[in-house]
Amino acid sequence: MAERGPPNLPDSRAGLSPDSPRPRSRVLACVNCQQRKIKCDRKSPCANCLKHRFQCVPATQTRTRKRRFPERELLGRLRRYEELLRQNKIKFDPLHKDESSVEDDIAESRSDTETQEDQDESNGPSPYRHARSDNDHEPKPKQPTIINGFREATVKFSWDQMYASDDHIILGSPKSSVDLATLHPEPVHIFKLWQIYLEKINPLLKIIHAPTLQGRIIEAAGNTAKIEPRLEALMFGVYCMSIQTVKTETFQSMFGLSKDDLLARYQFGCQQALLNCQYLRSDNRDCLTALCFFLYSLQPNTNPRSLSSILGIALQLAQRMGIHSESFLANCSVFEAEMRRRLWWSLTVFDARLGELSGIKTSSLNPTWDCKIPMNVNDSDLWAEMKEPPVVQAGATESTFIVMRAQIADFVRSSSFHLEFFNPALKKIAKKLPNGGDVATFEKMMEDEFFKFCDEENPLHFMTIWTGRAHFSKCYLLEAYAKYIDSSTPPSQAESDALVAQAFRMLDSDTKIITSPRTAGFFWAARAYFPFPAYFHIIHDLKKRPISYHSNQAWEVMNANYEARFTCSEGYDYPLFAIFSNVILQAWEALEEVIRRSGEPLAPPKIVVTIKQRLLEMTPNAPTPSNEQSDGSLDTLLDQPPMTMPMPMEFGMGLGNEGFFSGIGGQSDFSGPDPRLFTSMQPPLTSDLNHLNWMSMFWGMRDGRGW
DNA sequence: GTGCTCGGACCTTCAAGAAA
DNA sequence: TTCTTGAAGGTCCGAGCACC
Repeated sequence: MAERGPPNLPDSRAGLSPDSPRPRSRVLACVNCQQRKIKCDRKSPCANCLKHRFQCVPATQTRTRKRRFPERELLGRLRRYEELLRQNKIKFDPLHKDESSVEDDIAESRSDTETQEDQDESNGPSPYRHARSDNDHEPKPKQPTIINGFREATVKFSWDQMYASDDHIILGSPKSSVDLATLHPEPVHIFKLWQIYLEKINPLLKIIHAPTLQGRIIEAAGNTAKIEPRLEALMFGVYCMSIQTVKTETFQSMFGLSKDDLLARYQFGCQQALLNCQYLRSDNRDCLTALCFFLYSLQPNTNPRSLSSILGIALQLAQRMGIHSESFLANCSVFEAEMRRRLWWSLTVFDARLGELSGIKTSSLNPTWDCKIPMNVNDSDLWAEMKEPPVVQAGATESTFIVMRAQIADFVRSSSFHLEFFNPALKKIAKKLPNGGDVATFEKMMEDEFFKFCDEENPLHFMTIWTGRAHFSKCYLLEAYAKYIDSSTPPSQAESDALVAQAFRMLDSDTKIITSPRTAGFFWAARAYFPFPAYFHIIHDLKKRPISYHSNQAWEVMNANYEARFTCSEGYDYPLFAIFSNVILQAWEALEEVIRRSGEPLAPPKIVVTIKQRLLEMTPNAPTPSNEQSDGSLDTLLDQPPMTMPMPMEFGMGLGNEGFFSGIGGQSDFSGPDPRLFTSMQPPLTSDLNHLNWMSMFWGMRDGRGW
């Protein structure tokens, strides 16, 4: 072989004097050149990709260096193999003589097996390895015995034999005529989608271990005909998730097909791959993660109630695997337990969100389980063979966002204001929160111990800080509603002002996230949280006090948020947009009425002008029930009292009952143009919380097609 | 002749242990 | 704390092959 010249690296030692500042990171050969094993000039795009008109995907250093194989693990492995030889009555010269405790050895060998298998998995399957049992990762009993293990395995095996194929009961039958390999994108697009996943999805979910999965994907991309089913399901899941984050207008040029077509193809692929790995009976984390991706990808185009039902199945699968329980997780390897915790928190937070969207009064976000909060560590601190948990970091890490999210969710699931709405009986078993679950105390703790380490210049940290603060504001509002819901004493003026300030902050935080170029990549997540509680609180306050010292600020804050959210929307759901708009217009009319009496001139704020304009544009063509019941004109629409407007059942159901905000900040002392609005919304409160249902729908309103 | 694949030599990086 | 070692990971040359 010819002598190789100096490596063509920008940070090549040859080109650096000892005093030269060390470059921050190596520029790696692009994915395409790496794969083809050819020289890459490391430009973007590189000469090879330019020449062949490939999409040049820069490689990232996400693979972490493996620890050296410690000797004790080698001995452990040897012990295991000796045990296997003994079990099979094969003569050999043992290194480990006479085992004193068979059970100890079995336990150890099981642990070693798990480690080894995890390692195998992290190394990536050579194109196709035997489909391993779905119970690979199943936590083992703490004191396993051969008999117990055998019985368990036998029973499971028997069930599997009796009911060979029943996975079609939810996702339909597998289509044997479809070759899944043909549904995969070109390798270069696989890497592009993976890159998008790493940049835009992974930081906010962290339910896969990127360094591990990257190796597996690179290997699988080379031969899509022979991908192990669970990895295949994961890969399709990654495609589905990544596609959602690409703007429709740029999609065609990037992938050559329409976004909808490609999404449908990959969702179908994911569905088929899930069927291939028997997802309903599988206890495998990859399989559950793929199902989770599949469900996330359905969210923008699926009725939340339908999605919530299917997510219920995923949660049931998760609980069967024991990923919600620390006693189960104690039997997993450190790595596996941590990945399972991340997955569980992701599922519960997703479930809670869908619950809000669909008005379901049960939530998996409750104190009945004890899964710990994910550790604040980087992915490089985790590896499959690790025996000891990593050191949890005090500062910001790659997991900052998911840890923040889990911290808040953990607080909420034990807080009385949350349980009051969802299941007051669970208050008895909720853990005691600092200072009685006071939101302000919790927020201060999070600011001191968490946010102060974040740097707003960093997109993930920016997202963490402002998502966190928006959630705190929502907690303040909920806390107040819980406090005053049965109280005959309304909140004081100061308390009312403080609540309005929280609503402002919630909208401000949301506006920051939506408009900041730093978080543009995270828009897919931000759009799922329309800050309706804030809008509704502000509007209610404006109806009561059309002219107050903060009314100008209220319109400004709403203007800014409305503009941020609706100028970047790809479409509107007409009935829900109409309802939202109507509520805004009612508040405006209240102010208009007061000003008109004083004879002063009044120019409508931009949000009002835009809404009227939009409604006018949408009404003639809108295929909604309103067209069937009215002439569809804007005047007719706006003349209708909001609660007589055609609307989905969920909206109607609480409105004839009780209004969520009744009882807060005084009674019906406002003088809006249409008293029917708030008279229908403000009957006296009772202890019946059904009125929360419709509020929970508003809670979930979001822009875009699904709100 | 051109272009592609991929084995494997060579190079860089960095964890881990030894030495100071 | 610094130095040394050596394994893991990254680069890309060039042999071998297919195709026109």
